[in-house]
Amino acid sequence: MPLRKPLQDELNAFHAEICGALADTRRIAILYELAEGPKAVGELVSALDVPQATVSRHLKVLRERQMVTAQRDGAHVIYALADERIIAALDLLREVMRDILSRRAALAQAMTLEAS
Amino acid sequence: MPLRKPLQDELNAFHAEICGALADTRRIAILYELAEGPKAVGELVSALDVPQATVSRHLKVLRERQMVTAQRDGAHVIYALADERIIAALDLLREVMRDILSRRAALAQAMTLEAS
DNA sequence: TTCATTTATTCGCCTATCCGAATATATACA
DNA sequence: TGTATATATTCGGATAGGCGAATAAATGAA
Repeated sequence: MPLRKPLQDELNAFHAEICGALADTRRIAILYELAEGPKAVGELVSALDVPQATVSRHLKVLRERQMVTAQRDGAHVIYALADERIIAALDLLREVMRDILSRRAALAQAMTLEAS
Repeated sequence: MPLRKPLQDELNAFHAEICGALADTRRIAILYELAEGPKAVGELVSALDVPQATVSRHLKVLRERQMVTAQRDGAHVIYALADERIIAALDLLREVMRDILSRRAALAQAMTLEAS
């Protein structure tokens, strides 16, 4: 039985919010860094070579959507992935991406051949 | 061996583009509609109850990112999912979403009890 | 308390993206 | 050709989201 439409819309809106958190180059990099294990903000900053304020702002986005957890440890704050399935989903999309890229490469190849 | 950083950044940017296509309520609804099978634009319009121009614009975004395919059939254009794994990824994120929502519900519950 | 370190937030500015409305294009058929 | 149907695009305005720079807040140690 399908959901009532307004409810379905609301779920989709939340779903879009989750996806929106993934729709940024730096946040993707952060999530993959955290996939290796919990890290302090400073570690992320040096690993990604991005300004500290920028990393903090992105972490806030991920935190608000509960995709990462934050735990203070003295002067440091340790961030961790809240759910491994986020990485699983990203990996799945990376596979799709790879196929899209190889289709494009094949097309470029065909065009090159045709032109010669 | 890790990828060279600029290359990694470029991959992440593409990855973010793919995720960006998923970061919209209506596009999510469209993708789930197409998960049931190929559909013409008009069918999507009536299924989703969204203006035709809006559906077309969103389809364009999905088409450009090669997440759906379009095939003209007379006056109609039939759209289809380009890759089932897109739905798999969305489903995975929906599971994460469900857990986030239930954590929130539990928190709300706890706050209610404490207040009484 | 004062200073150093680590992290978070705020302020403009700029760009991207969404929408509704209107319009354009493509096809089928008389 | 002319008309109806199906789909796509464009325009202008509103909103969201990104960034750099500056600043604030939290903690630890002298």
